[in-house]
Amino acid sequence: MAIEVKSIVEDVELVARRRSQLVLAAIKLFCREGFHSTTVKDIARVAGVSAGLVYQYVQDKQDLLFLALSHIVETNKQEIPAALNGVDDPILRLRAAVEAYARVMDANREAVLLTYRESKSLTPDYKEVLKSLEIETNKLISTCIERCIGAGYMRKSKVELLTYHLVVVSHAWALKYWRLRRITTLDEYIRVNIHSVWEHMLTEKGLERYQAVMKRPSSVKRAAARG
Amino acid sequence: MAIEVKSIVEDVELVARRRSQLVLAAIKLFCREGFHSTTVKDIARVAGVSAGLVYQYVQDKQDLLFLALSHIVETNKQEIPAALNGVDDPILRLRAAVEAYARVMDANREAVLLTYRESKSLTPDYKEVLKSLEIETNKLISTCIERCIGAGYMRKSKVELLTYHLVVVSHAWALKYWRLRRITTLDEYIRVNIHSVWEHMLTEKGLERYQAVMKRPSSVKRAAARG
DNA sequence: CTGCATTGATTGAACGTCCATTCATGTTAT
DNA sequence: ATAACATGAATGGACGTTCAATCAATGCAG
Repeated sequence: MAIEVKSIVEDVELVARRRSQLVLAAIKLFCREGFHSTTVKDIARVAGVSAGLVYQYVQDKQDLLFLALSHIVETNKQEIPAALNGVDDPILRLRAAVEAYARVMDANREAVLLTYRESKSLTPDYKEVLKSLEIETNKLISTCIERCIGAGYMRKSKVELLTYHLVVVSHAWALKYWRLRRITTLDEYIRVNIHSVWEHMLTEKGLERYQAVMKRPSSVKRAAARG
Repeated sequence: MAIEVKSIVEDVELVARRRSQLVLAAIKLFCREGFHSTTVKDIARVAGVSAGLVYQYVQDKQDLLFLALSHIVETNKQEIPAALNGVDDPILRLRAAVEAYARVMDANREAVLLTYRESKSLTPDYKEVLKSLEIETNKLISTCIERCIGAGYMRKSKVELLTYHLVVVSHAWALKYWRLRRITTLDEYIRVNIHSVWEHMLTEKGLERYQAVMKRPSSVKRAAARG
């Protein structure tokens, strides 16, 4: 995986700081205007630096897109584990994981849209990196599903396929927000469209366990944050 | 809705023919290269006309994008009703509708990707038209769901919400094809990820009816075509 | 402590390319 | 001959990228 964005400046800390400025500006503008309509000068201006400086920290405009998209995916990936802290029961963990995932997607709706819109504009190398990142993030949910199956709470099935089902329905909340917000709320959406997807895979044993364990009300809500 | 793409040439038939050439070329190129990386000259060349001629039939490059995207959505919309011909039972109709929808998305995967990628590049007016078209297409499925509820086969629920669930999971087959094709087939995907979404909304009466009526094997397959 | 030199970061004007759009001109059908 | 259709070279503006010049910080000699 020797895919690294090259920079002329050596100082590691400075590179990190500058890139952070640039990436935050880039995400803001790419979300608003799209990749192609955003100029490098715009990004530089919003980041508070000169146009020329950008090219000390990335090789070209594409690098900025890659840094922006991976920042988004990486951030999402880091939000999930926090929601699982202290949740031991397999079913509750799965529940917490998919709920956290959905809430992170809601908190970053613009960013979700951006990844769907602009991934295509990346070079194949960068695209592969992002795909790997997505698969890794999905593993956070897959693992929860596997534990449910292992405990006999859930019927055996293709775990990654079920995971993708959950993931894309969460994405859809962001992708179709323009319409969904007219007909439902996030809470209802999570209940009706997301939880139902895995709940109906529960075994009888799982269902009993679920109902028992759900009597203690979940404290896992509003655990989403901006990236 | 007085939103019409303007053309200098008057002859209605000629406009239709030329635009058809242009739109087919545009879709091909937009899918391959994206909207911004495709030049008007490219489109003209693939359509077999000169660059200047394009501007006799549309006002600018954006018009081509709008024509391309609406052609895609319009075509999809027309594929579904064909699959419903001669299917009377409400449950079988719904089943046929979602299956047809999914197969049309599969047959036009590139086009689905294109609409998600480039809708943002449209002017607000055009965006609204496309959104209306999407909602109209969804009604084809909504209507089937309503009939199932009306017949007591399906539990009452927010119909448009269920419809969106079915629609976005079908879109997801195209959007995530790069990964899904490694872990499943279209047939399995339809069975596991799409039908399951509405099947578990069936009432007991609906379930009985479903099982009874499914003994005669469905002939609705491979009804998908290119747009 | 001070003046000078070196290094690396930063600037922004300038460059060159690309591309949507136009228009003077050519062609065809009636 | 005229009007409608078609061509493709020319235009003009936009934007990614470069680079000569400037600035700041650090080191070093006297």
